[in-house]
Amino acid sequence: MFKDTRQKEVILRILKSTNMHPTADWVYSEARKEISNISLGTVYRNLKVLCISGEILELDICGSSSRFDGNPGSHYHFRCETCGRIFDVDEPVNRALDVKVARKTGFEVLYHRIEFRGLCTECKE
Amino acid sequence: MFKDTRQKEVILRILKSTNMHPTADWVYSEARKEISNISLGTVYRNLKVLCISGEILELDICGSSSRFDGNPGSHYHFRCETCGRIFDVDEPVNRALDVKVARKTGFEVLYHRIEFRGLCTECKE
DNA sequence: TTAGGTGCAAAACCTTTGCCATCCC
DNA sequence: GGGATGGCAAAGGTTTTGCACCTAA
Repeated sequence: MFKDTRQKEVILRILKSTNMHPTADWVYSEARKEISNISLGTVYRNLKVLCISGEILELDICGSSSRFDGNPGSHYHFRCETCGRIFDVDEPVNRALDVKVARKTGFEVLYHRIEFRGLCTECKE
Repeated sequence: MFKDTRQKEVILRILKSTNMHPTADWVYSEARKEISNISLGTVYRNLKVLCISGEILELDICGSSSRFDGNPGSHYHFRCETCGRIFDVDEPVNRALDVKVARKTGFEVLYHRIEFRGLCTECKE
């Protein structure tokens, strides 16, 4: 169904090569270094397709714009309230919590996301 | 510093009287029932001020638009992936997690947010 | 009196979409 | 060939902002 194109390959590679959870616009400017006339619409379309196929993750971290994560495995995030950067948190995902909440609410709980907030090493000084 | 106005009072009352975590636009349409010529800009400005003063909470639940919570106390949320509704989850906030992550990362962790995802009672049938 | 708030409308921003050319299978 | 994708630009939706006029303190 989905075809492989140079644009998609470049976008995926850019995303996999960083852990900075970039915005679509940042991906766009990086991609232009390789494909000078790639369009922003194409970046958005491919980011969407890559999310659907599970190769990347769209983060539910509000702020002005969506951010994407080249690492689609389940993990938690930390956001610095001063510089706005987002870091991965190496803490095991607590699946028992989902079960507990499911029991309590009667909902079907598939997964959860955690975002820690505070100040990163650089900003807390 | 912040003044009390009828607009702000109405917006806060609307938000406190529901647990549906509405968007700015929904608050706007409710507010118009009381102040027919209130402007959307005023709603946005007051929502921001109320967040700053801690009387309400802006949720970090992406989707097309921000959502607001009249209950600013720390609590978790559940979002139904089918109908999109957001529910409060009555589960104690785990402050020990913040300490653990702080120790592991070296960051100053102030708090965290959890969003559970799945299907609500109505949608899972 | 006056800093801060309001209404209105325009602007800013991010994201999506329509159209047609192009590419992949 | 034919459906999927790309580039471009225009449209769409949400949020912010400039400005002149009010209003709470």
